[in-house]
Amino acid sequence: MNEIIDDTPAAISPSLEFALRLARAQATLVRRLDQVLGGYHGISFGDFMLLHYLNRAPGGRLRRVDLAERQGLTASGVTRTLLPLEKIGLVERQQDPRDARVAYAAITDTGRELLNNAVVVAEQISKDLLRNCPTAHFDELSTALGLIAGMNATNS
Amino acid sequence: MNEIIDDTPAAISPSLEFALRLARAQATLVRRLDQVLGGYHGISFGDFMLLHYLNRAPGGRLRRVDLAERQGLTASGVTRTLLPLEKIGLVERQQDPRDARVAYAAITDTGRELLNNAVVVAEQISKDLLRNCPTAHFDELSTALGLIAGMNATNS
DNA sequence: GATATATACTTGTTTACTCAAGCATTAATC
DNA sequence: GATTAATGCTTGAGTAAACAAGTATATATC
Repeated sequence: MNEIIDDTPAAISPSLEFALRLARAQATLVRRLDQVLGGYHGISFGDFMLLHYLNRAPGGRLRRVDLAERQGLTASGVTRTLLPLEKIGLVERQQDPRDARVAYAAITDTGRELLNNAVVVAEQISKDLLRNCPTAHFDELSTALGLIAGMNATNS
Repeated sequence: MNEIIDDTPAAISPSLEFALRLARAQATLVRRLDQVLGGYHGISFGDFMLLHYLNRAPGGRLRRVDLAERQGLTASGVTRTLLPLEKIGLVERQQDPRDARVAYAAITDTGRELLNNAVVVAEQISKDLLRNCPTAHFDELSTALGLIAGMNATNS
């Protein structure tokens, strides 16, 4: 009697497969955006996101803690990311008159200008990366990613 | 005449919004999986993915170049990631008799055993992270991520 | 079949992050 | 209102990655 040996590993769950693909998709996306944004504007995709979050926030500023949450970084990571951006004048430091602990990061006019140019490039690349994706339930997909990120009304 | 001043920044394109959410979702996902896998099995999510890709590959092994592609790392990143895994015996180095340049990374029995246990944990966490997501077009969403990652039949 | 080019991998150096610890300020508790 | 706890941020030390450069082997070209 011959035995049929199947050494194919057991298939993993759809959820885990999703997680693996998410990680891989993000890697290619960030690599591509880093490269292009770096080439054209001298900033990383992380810097770009940071400027975008500031720009979108009321008053063009956010506490470092809130930036960290949006960026998926630790507080110390934010401190260090901001240093060069402050140095080249894209972001400035602001105090809170009510609470001496907080140090806002605020986008400057220079920062806005650069951001507006960078957005054009970033949108092109994003669009290109998604060119093969079915557009049918795109917004649903986008919402799902927001949910995974723990996004809600208060931290858009 | 009163003017209504709208300093709300222009909305960004759906594609770019998608990219931003993808980055953020990945950050929370990796953080969570790193934490749990590290606690239970002493490996990072990156290590876990690496073992999984090896396990899934024919013969339980891959060239370092191919691992890099799957992991979204550079070749040097792979070399250094593998060192501790080889040291603790989860992965072993193999040669190619046909091509002396290539050094395969192959999963060991110990590695498989650890992976099988880690998969259970990783699946739980993934499932939990996706608990709020609409399940309607889940597979479509997963496929889309695969497309972004540049996945095709030859590099599953 | 010699020379040029490409591929697979490793190593030195730098950068960007984390974690742990610390300081300053505010809020809570008694 | 003094003490304890929590919050916001920074700094020192360690780590994981990238990039650039180098070695070794294989393939292509002439």
